[in-house]
Amino acid sequence: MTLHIYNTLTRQREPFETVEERRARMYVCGPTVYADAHIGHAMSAIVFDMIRRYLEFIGYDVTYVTNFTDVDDKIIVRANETGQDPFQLAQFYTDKYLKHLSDLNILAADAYPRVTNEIMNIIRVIQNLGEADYAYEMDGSVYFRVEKNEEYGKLSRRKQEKAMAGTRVDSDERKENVADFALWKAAKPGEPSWNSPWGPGRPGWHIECSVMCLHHLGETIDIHGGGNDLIFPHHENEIAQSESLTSKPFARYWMHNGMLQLSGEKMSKSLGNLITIDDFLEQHSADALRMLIFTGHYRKPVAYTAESITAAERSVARLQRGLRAGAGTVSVGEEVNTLREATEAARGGFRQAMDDDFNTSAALAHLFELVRSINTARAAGVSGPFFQAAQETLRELAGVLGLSLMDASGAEGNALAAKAFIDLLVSVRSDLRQEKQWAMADKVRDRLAALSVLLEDTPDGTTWRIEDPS
RNA sequence: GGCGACGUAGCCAAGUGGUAAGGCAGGGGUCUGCAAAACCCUGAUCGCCGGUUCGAAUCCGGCCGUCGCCUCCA
Repeated sequence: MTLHIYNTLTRQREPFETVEERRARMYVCGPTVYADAHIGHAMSAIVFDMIRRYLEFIGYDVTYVTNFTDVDDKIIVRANETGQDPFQLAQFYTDKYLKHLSDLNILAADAYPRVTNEIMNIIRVIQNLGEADYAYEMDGSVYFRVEKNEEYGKLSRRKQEKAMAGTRVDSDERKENVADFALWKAAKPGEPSWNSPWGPGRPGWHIECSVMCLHHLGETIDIHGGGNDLIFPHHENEIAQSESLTSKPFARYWMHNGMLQLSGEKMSKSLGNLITIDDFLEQHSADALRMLIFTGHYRKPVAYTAESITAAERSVARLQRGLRAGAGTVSVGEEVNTLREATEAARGGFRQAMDDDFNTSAALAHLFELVRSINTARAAGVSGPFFQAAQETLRELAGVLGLSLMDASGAEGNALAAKAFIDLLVSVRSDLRQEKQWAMADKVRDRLAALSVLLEDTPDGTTWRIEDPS
């Protein structure tokens, strides 16, 4: 089976065929940097990171570009409110977002274009659209002439309706058609602006992505991604601009992730129901968020609740425990063969699931089955090359989903100031157990547990880990 | 109002014609000094109604409910 991808443009699952063989060009819409990003933004970044990782896993050379909108109404408004320079404000949140991407284990993009670095390209494209009669100027602003593009609406399946005129914020603008959207906005006093053939101004929102794609990835890209809230108007307008200009398909596959929901609604700044990435990472691991998202399908909404994130954390812990070392000496025999078969089955099943429009939920099911096989083998005393190969497969396939499976307790434990004291207590307790002083030994264990230090006695000694009580 | 998505066990969730993956939680066991971890066993006929079919969670129609877009938004 080959990879099939659901294409929003055709509303169908299609075999994945790139413009250039073995090479995939991806563009994913990034954030407007005017405030702290929330885990809804993170979901989109994580989903497309997974897609990128899988494409690389199956042999594609991926060129991945994601942008920053660093000049825009919201940034200007925010800067005015706080008395900051809008460029500094945007830079601050851009840097912060880049840090978040890294903290969330998202692979670096090949380019992170920003609007403010693309102004000349943007002006040139708008000029070209004007020459082709797709754009017109009005009081120093330039608008895209929607009527001129016959295919307008093909992505969102929306007819060119004028019915919504009354609800439009900009209905007082003297546009030819209310559906026309700004390519270039004339500067108002005090706003950041650049000189252009139409006077000082700045780019409209949609044109930047068209230009950046063209500039960094070419006239036809393979995958264009973003949240499904961008389908209209943003992506619809991108298509109109790009295809009017080049007469070529803009993107072969339009992919959209579902929304992360908090208390039954889309997490968003405007609704105020959000959890910032900062806040999330203080409480939970990046793996936990991935697990929560990949338990379902990327196109479906995900409900974020205390219960769902806790369940996700425990699921991650189960995968991690599959990586615990084998203690036995059995390296050949029936148990080993069973493990080998399970490893192959997991690898094949994982791939088949992912080939089906990135069915991460089914893919994860195969990882959990592999964990069970590893645990069974470990209990049977299996170790050696095939045991390691099974664990390596688990680690590799989890890695395709961007799950690090880092034993957080170990890493944290080593950095923990209390580590020496905990080790001491554990050591004392081991002595007590030697002398069968069960009451005292249990007291130590219970008291540590109350402090979120959980002990496990194994044949090889006692281990401990930090885990918040649920 | 227009366009679109969804409704599967206590919770999350996969599954697009042939009698329901996986995870979390729960119950019963094995192991353990006791626990923990691990392993084994244990649960749903798929929102409701009607239709197509030898056969439907899966196709069609209606109803109810939830969510998204139509304005900035990952």
